[in-house]
Amino acid sequence: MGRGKIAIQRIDNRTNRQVTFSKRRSGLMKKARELAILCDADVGLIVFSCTGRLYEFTSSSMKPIIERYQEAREDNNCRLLNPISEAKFWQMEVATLRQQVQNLQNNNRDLQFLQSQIEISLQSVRKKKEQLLAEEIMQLNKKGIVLQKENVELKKEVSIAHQHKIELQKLSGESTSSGDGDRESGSSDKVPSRSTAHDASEHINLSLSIEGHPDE
Amino acid sequence: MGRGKIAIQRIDNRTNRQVTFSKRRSGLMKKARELAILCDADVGLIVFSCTGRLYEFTSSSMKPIIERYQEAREDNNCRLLNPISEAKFWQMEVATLRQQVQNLQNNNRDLQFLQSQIEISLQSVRKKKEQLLAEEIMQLNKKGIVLQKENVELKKEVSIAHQHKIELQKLSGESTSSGDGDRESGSSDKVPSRSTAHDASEHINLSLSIEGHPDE
DNA sequence: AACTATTTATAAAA
DNA sequence: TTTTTATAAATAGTT
Repeated sequence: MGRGKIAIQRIDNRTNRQVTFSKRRSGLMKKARELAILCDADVGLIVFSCTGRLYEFTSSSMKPIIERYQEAREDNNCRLLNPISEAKFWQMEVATLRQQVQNLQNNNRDLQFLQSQIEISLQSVRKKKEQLLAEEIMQLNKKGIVLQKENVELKKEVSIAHQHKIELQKLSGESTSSGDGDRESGSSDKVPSRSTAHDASEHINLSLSIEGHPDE
Repeated sequence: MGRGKIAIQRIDNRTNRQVTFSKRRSGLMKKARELAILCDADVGLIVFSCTGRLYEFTSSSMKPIIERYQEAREDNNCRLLNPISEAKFWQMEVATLRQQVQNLQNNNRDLQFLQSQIEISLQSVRKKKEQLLAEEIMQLNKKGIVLQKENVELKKEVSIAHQHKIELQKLSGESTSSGDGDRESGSSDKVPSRSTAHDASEHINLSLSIEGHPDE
């Protein structure tokens, strides 16, 4: 296809060869592209000129095509120990470690979240418990107050009984022994000295101090 | 070049596409070979048909061409340096990431230790608090018992006073109204019906149930 | 790089 | 499929 036919063999003339390379290279690329488009094919074309220059065409991307090629040809076995595969090895190692870092960071985050959750739930449990204890103390204080009231009533009865005795002694006109009277008054004095309303207020203060969480 | 011109776009007709693929593929291969021979170039051509079939042409051997290509294209990303220093770069990256992993693992371990420490100290604080509350309850129970004892003593005094009155009435020889006697006995019956030793034991039971941590 | 005579590739038909 | 054939496209040699 040209002014004359040429034999398919290396072109000796340097300039001529260079020109032909340029022309045929672009023609090849064009045809590669047309094949890919017309026939929905995946094409990869690599050309190194005799001077070492690289020219390439790909319908998609060269890397996947090469990988697909190697997979299809199943010759991706004995590639260890060349200079490129060493770099690849370390690259893989980096990817693995990056994943590990990611996982550990997630783990850390989860642990911290768990910790805060523990503290929150512990606080609610603690509050419930304190409430229950406060109620117990309240109950006990109430019972104390009831008992004190009873004491007060009993004291009244004692003094009423005492009064009765005096009145009866007056009515009988008889003078009773002062020793008996002293014993009675001594016993009645002893009663108010023990439990009074003061004790009840003391208990209430205690239960309040507990509600304030002085220890936590 | 043919009976008619065609637009460069995917051929819809399946058969037509297949035929064109076959023809153009062989044409492309031929031209690739001619370029390699005429111009002393190194050519690699990979073609995957849309059905997944692999066709290839190489002027020499595909593996060296691919390796030469990858070297020339700086592999995938950053090989602006020589292949040895790229390996060194990734090695450094690995060292950095290893350190990061180490740090994160330490952090994790410390966090877990801290968590257990928190739980331990919380438990001791909780025990101390429970002890204090138990003491409070004990104190309240003691006070209740003291009050009950007082009640008992007061009741005794009341009954003694009552007896005194009866004795005095006997001594005076005077017959008192039965109504008075009934009133006194009624008041003395009322006292023991309220607080007894039974209440005290109830309080002790309460404090015991708190020490058993029923809520945690 | 542009031209063009000629070869080559190939679309459509068989 | 492959072959045929009319025609489009590529390109060797020229300028």
